[in-house]
Amino acid sequence: MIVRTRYAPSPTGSLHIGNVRSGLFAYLFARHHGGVFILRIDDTDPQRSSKESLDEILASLGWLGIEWDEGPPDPAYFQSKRLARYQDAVRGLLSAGLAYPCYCTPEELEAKRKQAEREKRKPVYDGKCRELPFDPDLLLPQRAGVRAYAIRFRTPQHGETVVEDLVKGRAAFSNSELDDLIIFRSDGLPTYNLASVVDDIDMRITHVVRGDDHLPNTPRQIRIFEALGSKPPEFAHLPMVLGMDGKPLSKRHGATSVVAYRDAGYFPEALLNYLARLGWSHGDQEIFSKSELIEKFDFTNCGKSAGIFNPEKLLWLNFHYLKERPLVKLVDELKPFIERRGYRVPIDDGWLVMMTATLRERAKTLVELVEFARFYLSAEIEIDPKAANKFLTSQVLEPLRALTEKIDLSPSLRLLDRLFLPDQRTGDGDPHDDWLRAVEEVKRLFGPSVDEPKSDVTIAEPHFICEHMHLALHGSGDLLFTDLGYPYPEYFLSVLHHTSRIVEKLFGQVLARFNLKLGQLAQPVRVALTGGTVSPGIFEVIAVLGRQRTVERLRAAAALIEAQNQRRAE
RNA sequence: GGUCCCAUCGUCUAGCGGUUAGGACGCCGGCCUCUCACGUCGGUAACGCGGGUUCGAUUCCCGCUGGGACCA
Repeated sequence: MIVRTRYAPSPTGSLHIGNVRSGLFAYLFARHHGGVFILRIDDTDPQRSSKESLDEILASLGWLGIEWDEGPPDPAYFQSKRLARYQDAVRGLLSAGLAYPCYCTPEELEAKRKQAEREKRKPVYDGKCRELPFDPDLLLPQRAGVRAYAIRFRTPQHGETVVEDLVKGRAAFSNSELDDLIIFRSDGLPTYNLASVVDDIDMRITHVVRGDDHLPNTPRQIRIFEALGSKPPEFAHLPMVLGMDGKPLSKRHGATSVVAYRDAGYFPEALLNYLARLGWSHGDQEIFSKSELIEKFDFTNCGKSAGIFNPEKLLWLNFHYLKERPLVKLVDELKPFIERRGYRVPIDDGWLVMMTATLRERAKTLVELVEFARFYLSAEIEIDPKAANKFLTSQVLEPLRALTEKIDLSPSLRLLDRLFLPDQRTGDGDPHDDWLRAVEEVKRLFGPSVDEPKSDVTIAEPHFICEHMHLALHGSGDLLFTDLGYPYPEYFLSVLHHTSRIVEKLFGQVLARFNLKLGQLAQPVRVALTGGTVSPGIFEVIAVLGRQRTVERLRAAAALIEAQNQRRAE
């Protein structure tokens, strides 16, 4: 027997994460068994269903990678398109005497229920219309108001109905507790219980996987399955997902929709992993790829109790996937977020790779990453006055100037500006001359060992940067991207690493001359370049920022200090 | 109110009669260090209560309590 599961969301709002988890589990179970996963749109309520909502559901599932084998856009998987089928089923039940019309008005039923409550009786349907004779060929209600009756299902009055649930185990319901539920409403629409069962039969669903809020309906549905001459499927009722306050997840809990997490810069892998681990486990393992989930998923390892959605842990998982992500892929995914934040996306992907490399262990989401990147991405920076006050002092003015000179005159940094920041004004002259001078500089800074490049170059060798510069220069951008086989993030990481080392040497010279410790210069430089006291390593920041902007910002900081001095002098 | 479901650190969970009750997130502290992070090492913290069953219960059974769902 081929496993067939379904997920049947209503297009009446955003697809939220508690809801989609049921879909995920149904999907995983089907895939695990090499079965078929069906998406069905439960849009019986035309008032509340919307196209936007449907689109969002499809987009959410697509983003998460929960692909369906049968479902939209095929109209056969929209309940609103299946009304005739539900009517047939009801007619069949009527003529078999398994259902009957009920003429009680909602007001009447409401009154009875209230009275029952007052008298401390069970507020179940009293079966008033149950034994009324009726014409089995009577017309079904067509639309509101025309026919003032509904159709009820005749539930057996004795015995018990047992649900053997794959997650919850055995639950027995005595039939006397199950009243005759309405399967077709007076407005001409089937109720959930009827439509769902008819669909499950037609779609040959073998395993009904859904939230445990449906468990109390299950015995009645089993009866409907039987009445329609069908063997009930297996059931797996999953516990609910609750918000941090222990209440069922709702809009009140802030971001709950799948798209909200997408837009907040989360990865689908993280959300999928998190959702799977909420209510299911595989020993002590926390990290699961989708294929691993498919391989390992089963209902016996599902918990029975409701789970509280923990945003912190999701964030941690997202961070995990952020760290693991191939840099080139990460950069591609980052671009829309850069744009949305209002920055121009830099031309050079290599530069973006370097930038991202310095930031990615400091951000937990793509949105956060872009937030941290603002001093790289915007032309102007805002200097935090408190930081300036503490670190941009007159004592550092001279060292700052010395460093500015060194950086400004560094041929290596000049060359790198030309290579990676083509949209900046990066000086005139023959690039080849720049390269020759850069090689000279690297030799000077790192010693003669650079004269002996080995054939099996490791990226840790200082002279490697010379080779890369050489390659980059002679082949222009094209050579790098084709000959080295772009994407080639290792190349850019190597450039970043070696440029940082050059900057470190320049720093070292200034520190020695002024007899300073690194921290005494690093913090002021950090404030000058980033506007604050928190950033990636200062050498890396300079390497990524490039010579031009570094020098500009250092000079601006020096000017700021001078202005302060002047004010003090007056 | 009736019926049904559920119950291990704050949270997600492992456990399936005998464990110093394990892991993960978070939190706290040490190390690393140019800041912040990353990393790393260590720490804090749980079997809801009461009866049984058993030589022995977190584990099995029954109550209670407390959550939740459905019924309108």
